[in-house]
Amino acid sequence: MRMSKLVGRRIKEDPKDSKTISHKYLIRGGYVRPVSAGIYSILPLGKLIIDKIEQIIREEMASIEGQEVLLPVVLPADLWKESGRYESVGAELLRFEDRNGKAMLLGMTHEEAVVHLVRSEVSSYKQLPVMLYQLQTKYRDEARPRGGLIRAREFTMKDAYSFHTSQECLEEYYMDAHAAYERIFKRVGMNNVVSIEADSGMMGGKISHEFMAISEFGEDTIFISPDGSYRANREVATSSIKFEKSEELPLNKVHTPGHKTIEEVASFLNKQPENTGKAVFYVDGEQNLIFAMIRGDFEVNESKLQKIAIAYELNFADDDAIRKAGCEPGYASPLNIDPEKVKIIVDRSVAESSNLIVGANEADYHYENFNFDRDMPEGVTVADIATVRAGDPCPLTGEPLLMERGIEVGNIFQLGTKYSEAMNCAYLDENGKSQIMIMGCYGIGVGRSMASVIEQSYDNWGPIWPITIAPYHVQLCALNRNKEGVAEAADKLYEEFLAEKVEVLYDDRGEKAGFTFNDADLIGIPFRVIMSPKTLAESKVELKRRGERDALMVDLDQVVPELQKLIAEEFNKYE
RNA sequence: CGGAGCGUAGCUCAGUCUGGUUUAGAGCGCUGCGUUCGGGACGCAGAGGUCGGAGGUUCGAAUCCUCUCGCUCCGACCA
Repeated sequence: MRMSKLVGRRIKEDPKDSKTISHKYLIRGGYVRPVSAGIYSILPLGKLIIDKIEQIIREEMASIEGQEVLLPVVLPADLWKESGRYESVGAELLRFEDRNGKAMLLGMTHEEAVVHLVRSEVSSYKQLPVMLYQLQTKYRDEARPRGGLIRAREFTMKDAYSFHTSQECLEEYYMDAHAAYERIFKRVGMNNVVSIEADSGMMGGKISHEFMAISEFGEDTIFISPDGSYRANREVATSSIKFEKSEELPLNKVHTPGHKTIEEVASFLNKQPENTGKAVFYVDGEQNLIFAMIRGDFEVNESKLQKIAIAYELNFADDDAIRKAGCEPGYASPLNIDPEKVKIIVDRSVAESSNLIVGANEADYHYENFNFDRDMPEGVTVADIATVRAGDPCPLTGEPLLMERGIEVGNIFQLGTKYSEAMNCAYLDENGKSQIMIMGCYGIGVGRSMASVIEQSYDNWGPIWPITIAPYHVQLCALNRNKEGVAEAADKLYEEFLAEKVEVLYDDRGEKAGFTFNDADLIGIPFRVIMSPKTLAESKVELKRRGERDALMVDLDQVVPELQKLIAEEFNKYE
């Protein structure tokens, strides 16, 4: 490709308001352009990278016997009503009507569509297991897109769905898919991706893993043990923290005028936050009040609480709702509370500690020496609803947990029969008996992966693309092309590259050296060949790697074979 | 969906508070000519704008008021 014709200009200044490295460089390098909030056009350089990522994914899906399909983007609402998700998924599902007034939607994930296909095409155990996947545009009407391609509304996703006759078969395949994912991220050039235990959210099912590209701009918080054996999303992470009981002291009501927060009460009574119990009120989707009780030095983990409370939705309760249940905001207490009116869930940090300071359910009063076993009314649930903190002991090793940020680039789920049962996706077994299929699903964000590679591979001048997904392998720069036969020699070398099928981007614009090099850095191609009157006088060219300052002088007639060798070596690093 | 900010040339922005020397500007980018030529050169000449949109106030609105649309950031949410 000749750069004089390449669409997608490089931009000298950072786009305003962009925070993440990948967002800046994807815009500045001419890879993508914003069209609307969270909606992007992919330009030629970006498309080449995307295609290469997709090709790697296709090869690895083939290695686990995936069959590529293409399901519709626009789906009838009826299909999603079958699974129940038309109602259960929120506003991020874009719903609309067609000209006949029929309810339609834009697919944000394709369990329903693939089940629709499989239930009519697959009817025998002999056809199972089977996996179908696609690379397709998804649309999610995100409340707040951010970070360029890291959270877009329209994006390309590889989504795969497997169907099995048994849980064992699913689990075995799940491990194969997990291994394929590790190969994909390695080959794509993300050098720091970890798979972690995750919450399955709206997808349903029990076991799921997220593949996290470690990055300071990641939206998720994850906890990892120092030896790497334990890795979990904050939403589900647990710790083996121990609580100590001491001799129970008598309950004592104290006057605490105006002191509502944990910090205020603790310092007023000369105690630490860990000597207090904190009450947090939530309402679920049906406006039922939930009273969560946790030790003052912990935060409630809403993902855990949501699961334990079996609530579709959780919001902080307002003061009116709290008063209606007979509680005093700021001084709420597990004592004197009616378990009939409120669902009480107590974290084990409270149940296993002694002599805590808790509210008295009366303005300006607290109790000292609350002891769960002695003082708590009947009918409460004790569970782990705490958010793990950096340094808390790992549940496996007991070592202090490390906290990292990560970008979720992939996600795999053991779905079970959630969709196949609701949508009657069945097959006949050996005995001619109808059985429900067991499903798994496996996603990768393609554009997000491209952005994540930049987050892990860049310098002050631009991205440094791994050879496996670089838009081209070689950039040929001709300096002073109007002098001493440079243009002719560079054109000739370019033709040689093309003839030898070397992927080359040819800067034939005749710009000044600085301009040329800065553009080349923003394009981030792994190898750079520089030709100028100086090098041509010796029948040589300069050969440089992106990100390195030192150049190698190579004879003009040796450039092509030398580069072919270097490119092959470079590819080997990613196998 | 809450909070904050911003919409003026392709991009980054000044001008808005205090309406009138502004005939709407600068830098970068773009076109032409010339000089330069190894890490974003320079001169000259150009093209490019309904100042996000609608309504209002006024002799006069990019500037003041009302409504509206869009974008960004923080939070909530998020397979």
